Amino acid sequence: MPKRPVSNPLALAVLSCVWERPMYPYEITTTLRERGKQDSIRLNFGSLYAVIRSLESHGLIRAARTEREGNRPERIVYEITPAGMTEALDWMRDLLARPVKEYPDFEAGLSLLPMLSPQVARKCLEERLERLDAEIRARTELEETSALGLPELFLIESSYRVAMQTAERAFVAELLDRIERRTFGGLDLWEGLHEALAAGTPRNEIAAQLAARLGEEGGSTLA
Amino acid sequence: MPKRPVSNPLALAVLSCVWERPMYPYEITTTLRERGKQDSIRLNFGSLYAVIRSLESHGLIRAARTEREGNRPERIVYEITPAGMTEALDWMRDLLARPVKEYPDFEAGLSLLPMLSPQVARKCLEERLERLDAEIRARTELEETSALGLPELFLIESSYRVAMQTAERAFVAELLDRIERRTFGGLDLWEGLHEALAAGTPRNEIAAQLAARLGEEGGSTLA
DNA sequence: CTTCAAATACTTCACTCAGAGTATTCTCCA
DNA sequence: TGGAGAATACTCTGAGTGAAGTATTTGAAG
Repeated sequence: MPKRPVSNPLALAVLSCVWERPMYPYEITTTLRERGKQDSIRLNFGSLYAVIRSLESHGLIRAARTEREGNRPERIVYEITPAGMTEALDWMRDLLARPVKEYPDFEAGLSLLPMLSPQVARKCLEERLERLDAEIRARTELEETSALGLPELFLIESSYRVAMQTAERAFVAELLDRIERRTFGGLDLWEGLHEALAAGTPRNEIAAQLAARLGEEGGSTLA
Repeated sequence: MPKRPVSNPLALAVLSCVWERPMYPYEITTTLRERGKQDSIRLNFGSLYAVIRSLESHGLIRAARTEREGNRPERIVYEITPAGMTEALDWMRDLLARPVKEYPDFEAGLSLLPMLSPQVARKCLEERLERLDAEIRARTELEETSALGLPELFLIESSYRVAMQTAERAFVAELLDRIERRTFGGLDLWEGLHEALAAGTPRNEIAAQLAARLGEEGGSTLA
């Protein structure tokens, strides 16, 4: 996969702005913020100016003119180039058409779940459930009162976020339920592990027991 | 929120390894890979060595001893410190209990959806649907044949991934359906926009029309 | 009329990170 | 026995990234 010349999604947002009309960097920031893009695309000054430099050096945008207002720093107004338009369209198609592997924090946490005792894990998951509920509620209320009044087309990323949060909520709820009803595969082993740990059983003994219960492959799989 | 001394989740994975027993860096890599953690936690050498240096400088791990085998580079074997254990547990609780805002690529793409014409967008979303199906199918087949034979406890992060992919699939399918049946809010506007663009209507005129149809707030909201 | 916060418009810096590159040693097959 | 390739064990580099800092101007309150 031949990587993009500038890989930060913020660059695409910048391209989308200067496609509409030439803008200077700070104007791009405020435009993106007004439109709520900072909820979907990481936006901060450090990255913005780096990205603009990089876009320019790759010929995707170019300085159109400079302005000055009072004693403020000079503004450089950028415009999109034909190469920039091609790149932006191609990038958009890519983002929509190809799922890419991401690394959400929660997945990392789940993958190391055995580190925590079942009791502590349950407490944490219950807390997560509450927080997710609160977020979903806040978001849907906002959409219902429709303080924004925009057509769906301009709010679709927000619907996506809610859909994903709702799915995560369901996943966590089911997981908790399965632990409670003791139908979660490996629960005995998990509890045994932490009982041994609490009892001060030596690490290598625990690892050996675990390996035995897991079957053949030599490696201990504590976490 | 007082940030962690080392923020890369890879650091937590490293802590989980040296908690089990002292290890040297390369051994940590292979252990994590064996256990499939690289599917949930970004793992590469550049980060690994940086993270280990950082963990050491923050007193969360320390060099226990050095080894040498033949003419190979010397290995430094690291062990976890009490501070490291505290940090690891605290971090785990955090990961499980608190949802954090993430910035998936697809959300970025959706937030700039109006850039693409409805026809192109549909094509892309259809492609995504197919790819998602393929991924979900591959993953569930793998789980059914149970080539791994591990209890759920050690595969929970994979179930999570499937749950999220399935939810995304449903979202995309519904979106496509709504576009097809023309019940997607703003579809007329979206089509009109791209017809005007294709007809070569000047950018500022388009922006003005758009602003008019969107109501009061002055900013054009092309993308 | 003054002062103080907020907005404007960036710049700087220390850090992190991903990918590619390097160098040695082991293993296996012919 | 000789050479290809895999495995071992890192090092380097350049490109982000986020947080904080700088300097001016406008607006509102007192």
